[in-house]
Amino acid sequence: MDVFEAVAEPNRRHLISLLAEREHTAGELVGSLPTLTQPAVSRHLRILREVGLVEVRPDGQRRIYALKPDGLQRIDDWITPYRRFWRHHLAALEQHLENR
Amino acid sequence: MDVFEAVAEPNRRHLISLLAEREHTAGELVGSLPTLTQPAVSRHLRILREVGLVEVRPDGQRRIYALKPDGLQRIDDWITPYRRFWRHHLAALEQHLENR
DNA sequence: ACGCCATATACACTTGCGCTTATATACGCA
DNA sequence: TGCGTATATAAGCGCAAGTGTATATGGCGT
Repeated sequence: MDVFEAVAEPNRRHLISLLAEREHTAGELVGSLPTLTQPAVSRHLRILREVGLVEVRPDGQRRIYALKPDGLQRIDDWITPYRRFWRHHLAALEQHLENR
Repeated sequence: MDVFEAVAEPNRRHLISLLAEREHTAGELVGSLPTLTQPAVSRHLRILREVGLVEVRPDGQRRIYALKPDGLQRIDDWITPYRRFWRHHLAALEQHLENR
């Protein structure tokens, strides 16, 4: 599984958004996804770790998860060359906002 | 299928990169993916069209495919808030843009 | 109209994902 | 040492993705 497939899953994107605010224990993340069971969340966290989107640090019997920049940057590097396709569109929008 | 899943497939990313250079007919794209059959490529193009990454224009018996900005921009919009994790100077820029 | 070319769809098959239930591992505390 | 808590792994299942073969659709030229 690569970083693109990892990010394609909505629950994993939710986990990423939570970890972007601050670190969380696995249990907190399980509580934040009430539709999923604990093993399901644990598996998602495993995948996020394997693709380098997340890192784990043990804290007693808990595991603290934190976002890692590297993985998301790989997606950003991929999308960067295509950014020119809507840059001019955005420029036009800003122009419009400034003129009104 | 949403735009994230669409982009998660390597062959579809390849198609996107080809269409970023210029428009292509379906046949040209089939020729650019020698490991896949014509129906397989046709199906990938269908998916890219359904998620708004690509648009089709008929030209006689051929179909000309072109990249559409909207879909990729949605991915870019999603990744933007996380960009501060690896480029702190960009966070300052975003702050500046928000405040003006 | 007929055959040819370009492209799309139907169908069947395999494979891997995401899920749940059940179980294992491991730490903390009395 | 024994128990409860926190987290991970195992096993099994349903389902959808991706693919190939076969076929349909539809424009083009003669």
